[in-house]
Amino acid sequence: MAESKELFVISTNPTKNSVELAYHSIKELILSGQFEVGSRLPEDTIGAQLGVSRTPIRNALAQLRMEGLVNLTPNSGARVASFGKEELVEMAEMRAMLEGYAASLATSKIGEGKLAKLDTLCDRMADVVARKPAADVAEISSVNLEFHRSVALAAGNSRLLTALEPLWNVSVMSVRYGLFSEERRNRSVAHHREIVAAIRSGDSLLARHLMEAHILSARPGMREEIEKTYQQKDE
Amino acid sequence: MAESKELFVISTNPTKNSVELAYHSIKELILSGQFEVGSRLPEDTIGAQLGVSRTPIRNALAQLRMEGLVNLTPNSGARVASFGKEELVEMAEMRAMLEGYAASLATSKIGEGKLAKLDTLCDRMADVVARKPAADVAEISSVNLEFHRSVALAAGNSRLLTALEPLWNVSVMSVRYGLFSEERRNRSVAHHREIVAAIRSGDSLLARHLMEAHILSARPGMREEIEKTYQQKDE
DNA sequence: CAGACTGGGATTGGATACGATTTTCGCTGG
DNA sequence: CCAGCGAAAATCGTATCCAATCCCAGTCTG
Repeated sequence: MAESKELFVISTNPTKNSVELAYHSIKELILSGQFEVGSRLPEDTIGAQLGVSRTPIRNALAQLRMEGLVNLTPNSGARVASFGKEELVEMAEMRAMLEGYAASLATSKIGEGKLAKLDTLCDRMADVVARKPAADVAEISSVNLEFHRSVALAAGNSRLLTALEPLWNVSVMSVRYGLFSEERRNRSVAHHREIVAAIRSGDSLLARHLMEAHILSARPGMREEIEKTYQQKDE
Repeated sequence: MAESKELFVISTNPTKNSVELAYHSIKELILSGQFEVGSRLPEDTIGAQLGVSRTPIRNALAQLRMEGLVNLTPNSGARVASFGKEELVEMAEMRAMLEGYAASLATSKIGEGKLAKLDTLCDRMADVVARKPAADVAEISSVNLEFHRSVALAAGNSRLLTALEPLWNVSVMSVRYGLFSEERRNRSVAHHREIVAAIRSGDSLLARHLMEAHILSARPGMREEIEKTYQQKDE
């Protein structure tokens, strides 16, 4: 320990209050890998680094615990949660169900404005994927997540969002372990376009199954890739 | 304010710490209806009634907000959440998906011990339903919930539990608005028995669809019953 | 008389202080 | 050299204190 590592919080947080700040900052630091899996998260250290007291940190950690990003053992502190590959597969299956449901709900509730937004998100992702030099994994993951989040948002069911949020978080974390082939990335963009088309045409059943297939198709590859660099057991 | 209403917390909480105490107490008070829908939940009042300070109450309320039981508006306080019937139907559909998945997972993971426990839960519920005098709604709801929770537990997927917990809470709250017919209660017990049989026989697909049907079949009746005494709009 | 403004009271938001518990690390004895 | 033990350090749990915000009533003005 005794980390004097600088912490980089890139997001321009809409700092409403300290606990929101702490929540978003810690979440981002975990998701970006600056807090390694299993490492301790002492309240006052983080508080000092973020310039706030322990109180908001504590609340933020409690929130993150409920989202499954940290394990919180009494009187011992918070640690960044880790995940076994079995768990990751099961979470992908949950995502498939819930987001499929979201897609089917979205078909009847979405308006033209949000449809256009989905289109632009597809375009953006296509751009990022087509960019030859690097194809930054974090950027792809980010725009991909935004697409999925937008679909779920269009479903107009807040419970669905709160159920999906933890699953997305973990998916973002685990993406760092498995780089995806270019072919898979292109297929992903194509899937997104098909999903938007199904939603636009009002075909809720098709939208649902396309979304399910899209997410499940990412699962087995994930499984193999992760196996290499990752074996963890939590709790 | 100035409520000197006595609060009855029946559960013998395993009082590990104050925030757990506060969490379980407030949750139970909401679920049992002693805190009415929409009523305010001032931190220090509750803290005084529970014999703890504001700090644990704050944390408990934050937790309950994430579970959707209270709405928490900044600088204004917490109120017991309310639900529109549309929302309730959507939550039932989410439950159907997730618990169906849980049942299918449980088929391959469950052991004889837990199967026996499910049997006894079925028996207990049958007893309560068969008891002529009162057929206490709270008691039925409680043992019913315990059955569903046990199935989800047997799935061995902690994410599933955290996703389902908020849905169960709301279901418990809404059950107070619609008394169920005796015929429906008996059907419910029969469903449970069928589900256990399917799990025991290792038929995961059947278990899944039985569970889905069981939960969805409770949905439309809920819809009619609720309409009478309940119209709310939240946020 | 109606509408906008201001002041007080109540309630939450955040920080700090102190006690309790756990963890760690050095020490002693086998 | 290693295992067991004890004390100190680190960290968490809770209470209390002060500041910021919001709500509502009373008042003033057009």
